[in-house]
Amino acid sequence: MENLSKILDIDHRTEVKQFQKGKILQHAGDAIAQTFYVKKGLIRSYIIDSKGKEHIFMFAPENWIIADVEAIEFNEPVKLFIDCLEDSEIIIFDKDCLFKADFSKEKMAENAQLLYRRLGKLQRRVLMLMGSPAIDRYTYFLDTYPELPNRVPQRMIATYLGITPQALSTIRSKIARSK
Amino acid sequence: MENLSKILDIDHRTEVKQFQKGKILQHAGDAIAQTFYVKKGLIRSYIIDSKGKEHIFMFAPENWIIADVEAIEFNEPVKLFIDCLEDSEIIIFDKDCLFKADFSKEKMAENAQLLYRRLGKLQRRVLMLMGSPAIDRYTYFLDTYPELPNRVPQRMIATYLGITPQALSTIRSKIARSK
DNA sequence: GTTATGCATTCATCTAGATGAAGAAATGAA
DNA sequence: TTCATTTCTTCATCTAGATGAATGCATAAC
Repeated sequence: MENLSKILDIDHRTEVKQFQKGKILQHAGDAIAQTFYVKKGLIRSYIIDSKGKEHIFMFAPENWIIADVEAIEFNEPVKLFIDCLEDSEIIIFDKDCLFKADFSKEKMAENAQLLYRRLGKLQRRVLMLMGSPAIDRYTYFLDTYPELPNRVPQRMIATYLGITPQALSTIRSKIARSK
Repeated sequence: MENLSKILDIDHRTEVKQFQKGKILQHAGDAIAQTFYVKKGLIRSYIIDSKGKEHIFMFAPENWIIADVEAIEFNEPVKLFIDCLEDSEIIIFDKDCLFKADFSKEKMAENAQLLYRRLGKLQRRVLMLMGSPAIDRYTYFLDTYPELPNRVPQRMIATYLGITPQALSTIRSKIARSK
C-alpha cells in the first residue's frame, strides 16, 4: 500500500481527533459520507450484507485515506461502516476535499496521480476476486501487506479475502503442512 | 456508465484508427500498456486465468476509456487483453496522458473528478463480488448497463459477473419462471 | 485463582456454482 | 438453400467454500 497522505491538503493547522479502538466512525445509512485520513493507528471500511455477514472493503493504516467513494460521488446511501481497529488519530474531511479550487496545478496533478494508483490497486482486487482461488488471494495478500497480519485478527483477513474464517484456517494449515 | 471522454485531451487533431470486430488491441505480456479511447464501437478488457478461463474486467462502449491501469502505474507485466467486440474507431494514448503538464488547472480538476467517479464504480464492483449472490449481480448489471445485453453475448456477461455461462442461463430461466 | 468473552482450529454436512456433455437455436459463410 | 460455427440451454455430476457445532486457547475482568 502506498502512501496517500499527499492526496489531501494536510498541514499543521488541520484538526486531528483521537478515537479509541472499536469506535465506529461511520454507519451504513448515515446522512453524509465523510473522508477519513489516518495519521496514526488503523481503521477499516466494511459492508454488512443481506445475510448479516461482514465483508471488509479495505484496511487503512497510517497515512491512508478511506471513504465510501460511491456514496460521496453518486449521492448513494452510505453503505460502508468505518471503525477503528486500534486507538487512532484521524482527520475528518467533508465531500470534495480533493478538488478544492485553491489547490495549485501541481497539487491537482498529484491528487489525480494518487487516485490513479488506487485505481490500479482496485483493478487488481477485482481480478483476484474473479480469477484466483482463495489460497492465491491469501498469499498475494501476505506479500502485499506483510505488516497487517500482525495487527488484525485472522477472521478480518478472511472477510477481506471474501472467504470465511474457517476456510482461511483450512488454507493456512494446508500451507503449513506443505512446507 | 458515465461519459469519460473529457478525461483525455481529445480534439479534432487527434488520430483515430479503425479496427474490425475481433481485432486484439493488446495482449497480456505486451511490453507496453496503452490507453484506448472508444470514439465509436465497443471493446473490452479481460484476463485469462491459470486454468485458461476468461474473466472480463470491463466493457467500454462509446466515449469510454480502457487500460491496464495496474500495469501502467506500477510497471507490472501487462495482464489484460483488450479486443474489439464491434467494428470500432479508437484513439490510442501512451502512458500518463492524463497528467500532462500543459493541462489547465480546470482540466486537472476534471480529470481527477472523473477518476474519482470510476473509483466509485469499482468500489461497487468489489462489494458486489464479495457480498452479493450471482442473481443480484446480474439484476444490478441489467439496471446499470441496460444497452449492453443487446450488444454482447450472454457468455460475456457471465464472465463479467464472475460466473459461467451455464450458471447465468440457469439464473435467467429462474427469473423468467418467477414472473 | 475463576469466569467470561473473543479467537482459531477441526470436523461433518450442505450448497452455490463449476464442469462436462449433449442437444437446440441462432448466426454466418458458400 | 446447405453446411459449419457459435451460442444458449438443460441436465448429471463434482467441488470449493459455506454453515454450524464442538474444542482448545488465549487475554481480560473479577
